[in-house]
Amino acid sequence: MAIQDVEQCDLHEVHEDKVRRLAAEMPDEDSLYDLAELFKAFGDSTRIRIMFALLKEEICVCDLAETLGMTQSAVSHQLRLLKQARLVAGRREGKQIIYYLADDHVRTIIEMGMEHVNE
Amino acid sequence: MAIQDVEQCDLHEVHEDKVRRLAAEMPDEDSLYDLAELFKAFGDSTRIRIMFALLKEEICVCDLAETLGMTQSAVSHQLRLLKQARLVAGRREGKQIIYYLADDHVRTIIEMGMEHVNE
DNA sequence: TGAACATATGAATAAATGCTCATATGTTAG
DNA sequence: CTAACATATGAGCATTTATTCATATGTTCA
Repeated sequence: MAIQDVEQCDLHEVHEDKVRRLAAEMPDEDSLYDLAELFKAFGDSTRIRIMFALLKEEICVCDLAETLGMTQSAVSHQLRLLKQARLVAGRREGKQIIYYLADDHVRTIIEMGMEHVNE
Repeated sequence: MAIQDVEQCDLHEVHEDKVRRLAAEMPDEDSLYDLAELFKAFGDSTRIRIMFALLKEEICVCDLAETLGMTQSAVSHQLRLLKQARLVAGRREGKQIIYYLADDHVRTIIEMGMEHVNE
């Protein structure tokens, strides 16, 4: 029985070839971090609700707060995070700022998620 | 100038038609909560790394820990969350438990995320 | 310019989260 | 059965995070 076939898993006898191969195939830390940060933006129901609303139409902060039944401040804080993740953007129109989705991937990502959840 | 055209947004003069329409179109709270919970699973770089590894091949906990340079306990805790989200599953093989992806959506969701991040 | 409105933001707080450490559970070999 | 191994899990701790409250910034209109 060759060493690499040993079905043992302590720190000295791991399946070394497999581990080395997998470790080599992992994307760089930065990409993985960015990816996790992106999904973090989707990982809160307030932000999901904001993105859902924006999937339908663009809207000002105040109407968004009213739609979601939340304070203007809470919505504004979350919009900032979504903006940092480059998922939404806003343009000023007079006193208001109209927010809209900044990325087509939002729709796809949410749809994939919905499919999983509705299984 | 009709009332619904007023560009004012305080609590008494919101764009009521728009708000009502959007509020009516929102999915139920449970779906939104589940969706956020799903994305929360993707919103951590340890779990992303686990899923990346599992995209390549199934693997036991110990090799996974070695691949990621983490303790067995930390990996095991995260696997539990991924299992609860029905994203991974494990089968026992002797003393080991081999984990694998439980859902095809994982690949799609991660790919969409990567596209967004690499823009 | 000043008042009213719309949004943004800093500080504070409560809750959620990820990891570690110790230990429990479950499996196999002797 | 017992020892060794593989994994799971509870408690504790440090960090992150979502909301609130107060207030600052920026715009419009009179």
